[in-house]
Amino acid sequence: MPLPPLAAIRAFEAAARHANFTKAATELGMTQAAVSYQIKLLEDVLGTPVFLRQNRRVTLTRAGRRLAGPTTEAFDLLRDAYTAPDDDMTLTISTLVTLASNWLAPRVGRFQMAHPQIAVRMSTEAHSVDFKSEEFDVAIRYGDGQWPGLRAHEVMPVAFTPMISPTLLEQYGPLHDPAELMRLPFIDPEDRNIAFWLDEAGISDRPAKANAPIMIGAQTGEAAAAIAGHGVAFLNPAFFRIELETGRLIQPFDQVSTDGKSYWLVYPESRRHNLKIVAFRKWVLAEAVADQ
Amino acid sequence: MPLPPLAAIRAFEAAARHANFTKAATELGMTQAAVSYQIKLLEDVLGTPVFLRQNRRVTLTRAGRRLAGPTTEAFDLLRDAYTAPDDDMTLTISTLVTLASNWLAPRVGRFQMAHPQIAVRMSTEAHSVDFKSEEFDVAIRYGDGQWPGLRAHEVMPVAFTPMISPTLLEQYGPLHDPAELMRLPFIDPEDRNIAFWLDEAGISDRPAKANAPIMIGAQTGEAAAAIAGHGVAFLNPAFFRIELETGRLIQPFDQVSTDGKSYWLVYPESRRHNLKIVAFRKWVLAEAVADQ
DNA sequence: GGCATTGATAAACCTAGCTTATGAATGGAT
DNA sequence: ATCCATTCATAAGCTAGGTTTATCAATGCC
Repeated sequence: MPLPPLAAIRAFEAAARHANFTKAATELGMTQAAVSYQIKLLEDVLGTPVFLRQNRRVTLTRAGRRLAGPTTEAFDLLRDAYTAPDDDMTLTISTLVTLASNWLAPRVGRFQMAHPQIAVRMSTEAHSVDFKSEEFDVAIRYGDGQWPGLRAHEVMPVAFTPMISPTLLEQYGPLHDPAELMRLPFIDPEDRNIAFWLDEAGISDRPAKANAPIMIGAQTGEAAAAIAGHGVAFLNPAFFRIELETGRLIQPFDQVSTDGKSYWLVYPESRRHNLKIVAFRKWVLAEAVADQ
Repeated sequence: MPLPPLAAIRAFEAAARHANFTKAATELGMTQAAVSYQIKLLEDVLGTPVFLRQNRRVTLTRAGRRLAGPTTEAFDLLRDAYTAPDDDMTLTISTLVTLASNWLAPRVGRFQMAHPQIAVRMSTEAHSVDFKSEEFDVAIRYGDGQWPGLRAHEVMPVAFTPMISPTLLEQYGPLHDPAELMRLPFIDPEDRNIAFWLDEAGISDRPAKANAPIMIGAQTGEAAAAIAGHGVAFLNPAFFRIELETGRLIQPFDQVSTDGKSYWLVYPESRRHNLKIVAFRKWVLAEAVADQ
């Protein structure tokens, strides 16, 4: 046995509460005629009147009284549930491991300081998160910023420049010309970014590197290897500011190259007004700007 | 802050319960596309997804889980309230005093025997009850059966025939011809029904009765006066079967006249399928037939 | 006695919400 | 491995449900 039309039930609920069709209509943002119609419809469906029409006033019948209680209770539940502010103040971020460990993680504490009510849950994902099937508020992606259905904000370009340890620099003598770099071992010779940098530096003579890659993919690992003096790592200077400032890593050349791609903050277009997301977006972009 | 569209909430409730849009659609008697549309609409309104779309299955998001509980609870309340059998098993009858006291009251016990779950509340009203402003299930009315919006079943014609006590008959000698009736005192000479009977009997010579009416209107009172031997009362033989059978009243002539009107069982057209009303209608009409 | 207010009703209109049709993805059976 | 069944998404198009507008009847109130 199906429920009567919900519009009729809603009209009844308001009318019962006010004992007045006109006031109910005002509350519901419709006309008195519409309420009258809906109540009549409900009575037709139920097969029994729910209101007695007395002079300029309406009174619940017994059947009406029986229904009014549970109905109002039900709508109270719905109103409570659907009008409650979004109290889920957990911001879930899907990040790329490199950006997360070298840039975001050290800074995210400041975001929490600024927004103490927002808890942050960071998750580093190997694959590109699909907002439709996984529950993330925002993600950091690598690419060109074109993802249909998603809004993307550029956080920073994917940049890199050779870095070595002071020990290694001492060992191979001062580097004045980028070409001299080729004498040094590369930590991950197969790193595709290297070509971008060498191209931009105008180095065409590229003898194959003998050494097997020490670390693949994880920039943090490459950095550690570089610090240990194992060779040249092509790293994002924005990620290793501290190491550069403390001298644990040395950036021999000013030239910083990119592969044309960037890191992007992305989230579903439809959630662009979500408070948590707005707050995080503003914070991230400000951090990125301040970083340059 | 208004609720999201109720259709969307309902679709969500079913979908959340089944964790499956197709099953929800089946339950709601609509297509899967409609459920999909409503869920999407809800998510648009809320500004947050309520389901994660995973391969061939859907899962509630945190927001969805937060809403699903209260929503199902609310709909359970509504379903309980609106699909509960009409447990108001009190049949409220508005009757005319004459029919009530002389015919209905003595018989209504049998109705209750036949329908033990139905309580009967009879009320004798001076005015014709308005179903729109007063809470009655059925009424007995006097008239021609034409009341807009009401369904009317003829219970019995308004019939009358002269009745006297045995004492009075003895006193005035045997009555062979209706014209002889005019010698007797009439208990209520102003009773408008008398003319109908006399017309039908072909009596045109009608000397004015000297006696003031003893009782007006209440047939029971007239009957009591007649039994006491105070004169002729024009009464409905159906109402005084016992008195006639026991000889306390005598019906001198077979002729029974009517004023062209009847007693009718009436109730709102819209409630013609109500269980209580159907039961009572069947019973009353069967009683009336058995009575003839 | 006139006015303000309430609910009922008829007519006309419009869009919310449905169906139909189709596609994409994939889990499971053979 | 392949095919099929099943799931949800989406676009297009239609229809009736629900709304507004306009008006009436009734009556409580000043």
